[in-house]
Amino acid sequence: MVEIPEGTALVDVAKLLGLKDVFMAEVNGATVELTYPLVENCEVRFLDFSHPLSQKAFWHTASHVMAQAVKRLFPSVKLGIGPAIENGFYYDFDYPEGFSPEDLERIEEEMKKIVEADYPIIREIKTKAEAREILKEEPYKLELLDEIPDENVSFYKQGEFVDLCAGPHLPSAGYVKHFKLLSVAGAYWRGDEKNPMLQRIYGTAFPTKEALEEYLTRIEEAKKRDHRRLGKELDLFSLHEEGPGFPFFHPKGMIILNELIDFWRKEHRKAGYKEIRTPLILSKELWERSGHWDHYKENMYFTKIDDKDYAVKPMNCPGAIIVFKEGIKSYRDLPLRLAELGIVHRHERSGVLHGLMRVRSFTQDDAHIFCTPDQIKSEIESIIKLADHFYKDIFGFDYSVVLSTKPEKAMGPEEIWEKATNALRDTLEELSIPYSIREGEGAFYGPKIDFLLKDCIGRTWQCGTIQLDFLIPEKFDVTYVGPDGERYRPVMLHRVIYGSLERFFGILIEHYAGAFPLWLAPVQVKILTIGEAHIPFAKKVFEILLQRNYRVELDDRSEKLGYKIRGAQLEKVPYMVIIGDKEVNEGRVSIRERKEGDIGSYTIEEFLKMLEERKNSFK
RNA sequence: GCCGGUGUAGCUCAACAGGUAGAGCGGUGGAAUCGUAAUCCACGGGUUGUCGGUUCGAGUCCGGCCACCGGCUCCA
Repeated sequence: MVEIPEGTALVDVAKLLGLKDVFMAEVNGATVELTYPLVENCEVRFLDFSHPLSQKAFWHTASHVMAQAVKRLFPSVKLGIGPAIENGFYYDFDYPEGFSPEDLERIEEEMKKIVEADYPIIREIKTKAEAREILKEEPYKLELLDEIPDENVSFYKQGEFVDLCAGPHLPSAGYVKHFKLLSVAGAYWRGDEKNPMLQRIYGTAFPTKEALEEYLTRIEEAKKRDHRRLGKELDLFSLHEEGPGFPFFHPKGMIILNELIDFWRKEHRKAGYKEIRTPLILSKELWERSGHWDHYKENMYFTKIDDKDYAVKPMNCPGAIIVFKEGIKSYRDLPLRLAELGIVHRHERSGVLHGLMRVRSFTQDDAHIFCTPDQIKSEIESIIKLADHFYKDIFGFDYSVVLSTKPEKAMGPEEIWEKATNALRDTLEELSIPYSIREGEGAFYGPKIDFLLKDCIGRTWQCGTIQLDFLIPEKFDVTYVGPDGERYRPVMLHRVIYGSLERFFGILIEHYAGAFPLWLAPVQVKILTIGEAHIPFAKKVFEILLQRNYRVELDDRSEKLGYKIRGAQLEKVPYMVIIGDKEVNEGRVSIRERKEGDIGSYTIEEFLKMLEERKNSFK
């Protein structure tokens, strides 16, 4: 209990209490800015930078400081929006000339002056009429203003700079001492490509120099585990001008892909799936019938065979339907789970390609589950469990779940969509899985549950998805015979776990920073000899490991041990076997583990056991 | 597709302000036979992304195209 005169600004209260690292506060449970005055008998909780609200206010204020600097240097710019985002902020400016990297430096210099001046940040409430007058030179702000329902709006003012803004903010510009502008990029006004393109400047800021530097080095570290860089360094795959968006997989990359596939097949067999394979190219009529022609043709590649039109498949579903329709299916056959490692091609716009994460040709670990309506929930549940087993147990990913609803260019009636969406939502609720909703992001034939994984710099990528489809079975008149001998319409679930093997591989490279667990490592064991005399024994060990089906290499070059170790270490080989006089004499092997270093000497049997256990642990 | 940036040897990067490309690593050959992250010496290797323009002369300046990078839009 502290007694402080009523009306003292919270920022001064914090000062009196000797609190630093304070940016926002909660007064009687409600979050407020530090400029708020103390009211009678209140309970105040100050929020330090670790609190998301503090960060938000901090970065938001930083964005205003930047906007002020930009306005000073480039008076002709029109302001867009300038929010706090994850790890920083941006501000959009209409400035057709575009900002150069040198401009960013100048803007940073100007920002320093603003921070130095430590302008107090003052919140002012204006009527809409007043606001319109203030913003008469800011067309984008006026557009935003028109959409605010309230009669009064808030402005934030620092020095000569005023911005329409809901806040919250820090008490003054001087808080934002340690900042860095990171990049410029084009961004459509309100995210719509029909609108003009604005110039977006990204930046970040922290309360201390150390925190800023730590963040910047973290970005640098993350870049080192970028899958494109590691893919090249570790000789896993390559990308070429000759086929933009069509990756080439090298022998070492293929080992990993094949391990992923082997594992996938085993798990799916256990989960009651049957595997099929359908053609890459199918007639155009098929795609017209499925709805892809109407809803997806911009993404498809077409070709002609003997004057007839064909399409390269962008999805595997029509193929699976054709297989299902072979012969009459009984209710006893359901749920029928047809899995397919299907290679699909999709035309992606040139600017969106991104290593293995976003390509034009990829392998989906697809499956189409044909079931009765009352089997939907249990099927979805088992897919979710299977996905969770892959992500969490095997690879150790954190992931988030999103429910995507009916898009604008959807086919089929509203009721069907509602029914399907409810089925997905109910299952998520019943399993009490936390999820968010993305309105209008569903597939054109049905709503979906998506599983999102993060790459090394925090971008999220959709991997798994479960899509509930009442429509395509209808289009193809798919039926099964019920217990009563009548024909019924099955429901179809489209689902993937890895999503795309290419993308999943990319994410795995970053997740493991290239140091793959033993079961995936392209080279699992490398045998290093010390001198020429040790080669015969090394070859024996090599042969034993090879016979046990390990991916083993022998480095018998006449190089120093340190040199060979360094090489193997850079290749991120999980185990090195070192063979010198001691090992040859004792008939044992000395083991160096990738992370642990020298772990001592073992008999070959002991080492094999160690490998076996490690392999089976997926670690 | 749009905005901005980048493109020199296999990789990482040099080449002042236009004056006909250079280093380290890797590779190859040789010497050294060595105990837990780089032994030494030698040798190869580039139509400077591509097409065109300016110029006596272009890696360097200008333009078109391609690819890549960061975003936007769009999606596994």
